[in-house]
Amino acid sequence: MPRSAGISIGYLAERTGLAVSAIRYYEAQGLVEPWRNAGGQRRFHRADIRRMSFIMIAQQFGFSLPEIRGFLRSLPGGRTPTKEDWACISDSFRSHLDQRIETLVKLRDNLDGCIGCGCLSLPNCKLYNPEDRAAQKGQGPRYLMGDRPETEAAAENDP
Amino acid sequence: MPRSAGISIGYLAERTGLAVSAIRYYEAQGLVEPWRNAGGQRRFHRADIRRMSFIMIAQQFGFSLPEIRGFLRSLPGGRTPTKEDWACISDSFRSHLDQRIETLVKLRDNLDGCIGCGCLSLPNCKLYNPEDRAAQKGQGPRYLMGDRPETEAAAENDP
DNA sequence: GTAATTCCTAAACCTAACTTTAGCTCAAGG
DNA sequence: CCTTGAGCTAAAGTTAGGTTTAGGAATTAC
Repeated sequence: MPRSAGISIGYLAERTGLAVSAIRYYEAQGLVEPWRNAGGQRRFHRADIRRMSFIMIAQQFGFSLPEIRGFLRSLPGGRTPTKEDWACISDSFRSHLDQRIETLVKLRDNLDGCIGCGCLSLPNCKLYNPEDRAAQKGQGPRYLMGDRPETEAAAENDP
Repeated sequence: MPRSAGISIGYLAERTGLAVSAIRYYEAQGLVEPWRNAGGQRRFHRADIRRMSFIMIAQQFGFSLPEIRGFLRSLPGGRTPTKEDWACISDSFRSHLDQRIETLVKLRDNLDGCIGCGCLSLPNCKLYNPEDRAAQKGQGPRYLMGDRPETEAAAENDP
């Protein structure tokens, strides 16, 4: 087997722990581009083992396949990615990751200061509109953790 | 409207920003238990506004509905939850959360020390089997980021 | 009292990320 | 040459977390 022959989907699956069907799915999603041999079977680069592994790790971090495809686009097209290529992609990856962690920590701290202290009803609850879940839609005040501030929340003019 | 009459699903939706269909779905998942009025329509406690908000926040933190149901089970059944009840549930919630953040940070640090430095091929890569994605299945060595340690990874006895 | 909302259920549909199935073809071993 | 395992495609199924639709019934507003 000449080294240019590439590896089969089964071998790639075995080496990465992925299911064969998952790899085919990733191809359909544009995450990897095998070529075909004479008989129409997929052949992968050895470097695709690393590529698959990167996909699996990125997924653990909660990135979607389209996002991961974005990361992978920065890899060189024509040649096998070098350590430096991966280090570079890893930078972009890590900054997304830092942001994600920061968001989680911020949310946790708000939790400490909001649910933890029992102030759930406060209209200025920071958990009310964290990051992107805006919506809001007008409609008068809706206090995130519910009810009116401290008015017994009962016999008012409920719409 | 007597205060024991409860609130309608539409009002609950308006106050929380949830879709009516989402609230019905949460009921089906056992996250809230409204009663019915004479005409068969759902009636909710005012405290369910807070309950729904808790669900929304927990989802932002990445918890699944079954997990959230677990958190909510610790709330008292017969009476309206107090600040203390929420503070208590929040403790359990926060410890799960801390663990989740810790995992993410650990993964990020491994990324720094593994992808970042270009050592992707190392057989002792810590990203190989982080937390629960074990599987492994025997089958001989599979190095997470692929390839053999540093043997040019070529003309060996590829199965 | 009637019109407009709101609510009801059941079932179908939706996206993401895959897996399973069915029916065939290709490749490797004896 | 023949069998067996690995691969192929297309389509359907799966889980989570919902939304949409269809066809009624209950409430509310005037």
